[in-house]
Amino acid sequence: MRGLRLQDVADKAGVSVSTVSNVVRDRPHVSAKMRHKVQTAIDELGYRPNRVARQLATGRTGFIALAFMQITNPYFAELGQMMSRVAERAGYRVLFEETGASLEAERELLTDLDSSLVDGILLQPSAISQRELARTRTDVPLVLLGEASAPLTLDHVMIDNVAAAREITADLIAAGCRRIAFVGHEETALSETSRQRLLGYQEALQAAGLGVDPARLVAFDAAPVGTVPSAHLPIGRALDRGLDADALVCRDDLVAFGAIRAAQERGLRIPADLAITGWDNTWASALAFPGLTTVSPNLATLASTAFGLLAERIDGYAGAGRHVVTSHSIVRRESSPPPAAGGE
Amino acid sequence: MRGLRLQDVADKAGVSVSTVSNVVRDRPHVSAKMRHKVQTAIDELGYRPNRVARQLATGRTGFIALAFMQITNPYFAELGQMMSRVAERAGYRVLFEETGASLEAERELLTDLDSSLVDGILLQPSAISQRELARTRTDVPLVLLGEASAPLTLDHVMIDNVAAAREITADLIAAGCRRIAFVGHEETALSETSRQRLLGYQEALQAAGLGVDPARLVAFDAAPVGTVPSAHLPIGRALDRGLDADALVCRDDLVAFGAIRAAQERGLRIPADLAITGWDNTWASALAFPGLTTVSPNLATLASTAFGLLAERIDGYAGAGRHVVTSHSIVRRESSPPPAAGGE
DNA sequence: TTGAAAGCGCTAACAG
DNA sequence: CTGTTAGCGCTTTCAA
Repeated sequence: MRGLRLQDVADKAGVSVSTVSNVVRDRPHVSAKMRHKVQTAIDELGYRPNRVARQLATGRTGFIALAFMQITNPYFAELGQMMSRVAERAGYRVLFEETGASLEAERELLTDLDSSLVDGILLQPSAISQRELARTRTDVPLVLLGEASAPLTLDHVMIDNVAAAREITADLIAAGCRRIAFVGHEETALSETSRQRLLGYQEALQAAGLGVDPARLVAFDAAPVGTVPSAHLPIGRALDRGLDADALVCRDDLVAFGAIRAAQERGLRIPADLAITGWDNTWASALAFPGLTTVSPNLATLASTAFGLLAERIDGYAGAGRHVVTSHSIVRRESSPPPAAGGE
Repeated sequence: MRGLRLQDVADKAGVSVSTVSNVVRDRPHVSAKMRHKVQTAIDELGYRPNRVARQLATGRTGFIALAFMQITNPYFAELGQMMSRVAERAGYRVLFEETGASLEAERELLTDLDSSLVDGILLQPSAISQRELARTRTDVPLVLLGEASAPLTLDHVMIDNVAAAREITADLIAAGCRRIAFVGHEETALSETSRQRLLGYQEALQAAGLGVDPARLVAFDAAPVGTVPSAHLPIGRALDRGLDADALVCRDDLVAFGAIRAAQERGLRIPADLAITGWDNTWASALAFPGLTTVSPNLATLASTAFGLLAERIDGYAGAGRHVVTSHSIVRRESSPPPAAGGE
């Protein structure tokens, strides 16, 4: 089977390699007779085209890279799954690339991966600066995902984090919560993601005439990459120190799971004693008890939009960066009180 | 930057392409002087080798495929992460391939992917039969993962599912549980995985002189691929129908999470009223409340063993199939009573 | 419509 | 130790 070339098929069928090539690629201008003769030879020999040789000849690999912090975060697993499906329909394969949120890994990705290995890159940056991104060689098409601020020159797809944070916080207020804390933003280096979500949280409080109490901001640094997340420990400590809150707006679902655990360990009823919300709507938020109220990005739209932009770049589009905001919704489950519940 | 060839570097440095090639690949027998001259040219030009051309010339891609049901299952995400790290150290990249547990996808993988795209395949089969696997063309090196029975001709890495199931069940018995149910095996088509875990469960019960009551087997079909798992619904129904059990040995962690939710919805205390165990020890089992007692495969060993076997095959080993059993342990958390607890 | 031949960029014999 | 050259298997003009 190995080493079966276009030439072998051509010999067997008594035609030229280019005719066989045309048949293999299903191109027009091949007579039905030829096509049949060649197809027979292909079938009998069990010929399969060598993708690498084709890649070298065409200059395209049919691969795109999808780079993010880590695959064990269910949000990225779901994003990756969705992206693979979208890409597959267009004949692309997706290569997952973990950066571990490290600056070097993100840099390396942009320089090292260009080497004709992929036709384009989808990157959800977490460490690299906007300036460095802007300066990056435009060698290989690049589309950015997520809320990190992106240079105007690059394509970028995100959801409106500020609005979503505002909405989910407003929901809690409408349900009667008055002492709402924000949980899970970074302690040492605030990420752009956390910044935007904090902003929306603050806006919602102010719009309701509620003060923003710094004592209700529970920051901590996430567990090291590859480690089991353990958000329940710092949250537990905050509760033990007497955090004065009737609701927790968590930075993401993983933090929210930790919050649920910390609350339950302390015998707090959710949402009666403490409402909890998350962010991402991954599978686990439906399976948690109580079910987690959370921000749900429209992953299908996000993935197809991002892939679409990248495909256009690959096909030669060279215009200015396009910044697209895709939709989200709030999924209400049992971890937050129903809006109809009224005041305290 | 694009279209910068070995020849360009050679011209600039005033040497031949093969010398440049030798420098790029860091091969011996190049004088320090030459090396320096060439390296300077490489740096000034910003040359990067074209991986695809190298692939065509060497016949190796540096890719291996890792194929499994679905990436959103945290076990596979963690396995994939671990495998990527192991492979990276050996200079390989891992291509994730979702089969969705479909027979066609697994077949396609073995025929379609061989086309010089990857140097080898790691497959955790779920639908394809042992006979079909045995008959598969040995075109591209293949190593099987998981407990599906594998043909003797192929390499295979797994943990001892029967023993692990026996151990975790015996643990529950030692802690005083007497009415232990098994939860989450398939209703319509029992998988080999479930079969082995059921077997170990049964053996432990019999070894303790406890009868095996068919009424304590709670089977149901998993949610369709890509859907939110909802094991809590069928488990809830079983509880409502009066399932007579003081412990649930769950097929895997996802089922266990559903069991926790179903139990908590009904006000059952875990483990006092109902002990629950899982399988996989994914990150979520530490974050659940109560923390989940679960079987923990040694993922690092599993990944490096499987990769090692595959690398040997890629490097030409052509001997008989090797079947390796890697270690596991039981991680005890709060969802099961401590062994010291004694009788009821 | 079909065929011949020149690359795609790199590696690896072999010669010098 | 360095250079020359013939592939790797496919695509793609360009002639026929």
